Amino acid sequence: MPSEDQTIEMAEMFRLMGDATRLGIILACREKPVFVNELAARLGSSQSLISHHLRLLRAARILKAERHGKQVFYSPADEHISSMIADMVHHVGETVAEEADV
Amino acid sequence: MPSEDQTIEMAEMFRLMGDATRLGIILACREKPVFVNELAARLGSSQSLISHHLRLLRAARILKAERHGKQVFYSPADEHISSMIADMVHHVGETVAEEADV
DNA sequence: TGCAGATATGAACATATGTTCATATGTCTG
DNA sequence: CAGACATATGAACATATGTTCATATCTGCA
Repeated sequence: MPSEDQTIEMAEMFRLMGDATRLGIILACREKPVFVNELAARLGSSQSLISHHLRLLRAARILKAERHGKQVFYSPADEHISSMIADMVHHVGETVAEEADV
Repeated sequence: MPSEDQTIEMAEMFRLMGDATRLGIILACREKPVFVNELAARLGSSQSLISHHLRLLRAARILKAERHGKQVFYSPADEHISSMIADMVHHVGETVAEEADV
């Protein structure tokens, strides 16, 4: 059983992934790093909104930023994040498939 | 890449797990079913608050309810939920351990 | 240096959310 | 059936959150 502090920390991570725009950002840059304007374009959101969300994701060490020239590329902060997200996608995929059977 | 609908559905699940009280409830009943008043006692929250949260978790099919006499026991709705939570606990546990090393 | 591209930040606002208190509903037992 | 126990629900409220618009900061290049 996780400690109360760990529970709060987990909840905080879940909360951050619990917004469609933010989760979209995470999913969009998990294959290879993507820069801000492309994220905005892909998700059909404003650059400002994406930037605001990126700040939160960076602060929580869910994503990391890397500057190349004028552009800033974002990607999952570490392997744990990547694999956690992969797990989720996997599970949700399976659940959806099962429900479709019924 | 998950569809937009899948993304929204995933985000909704994460959002629900993204509250410390709710996550506490989920973690508390993942070994064996627990009834409402015991959840309230363990988490140090009011029965009303727990009930409100349980309704959301039930509606999202994260937890299921089973009545035994006067008490209603809650537990993870299915194996996917259980295993997803287990994964998370595992990942967070490892991450914390690593950070402690540094 | 000055301009244009790319990203970050701040203020403001409408809405969503978690919590509390009071009360209703349901269930067993005398 | 009455009463106690267990859970669910509703209204109300303070706070948090996502989004937009405007603007600031940073970077590379003429």
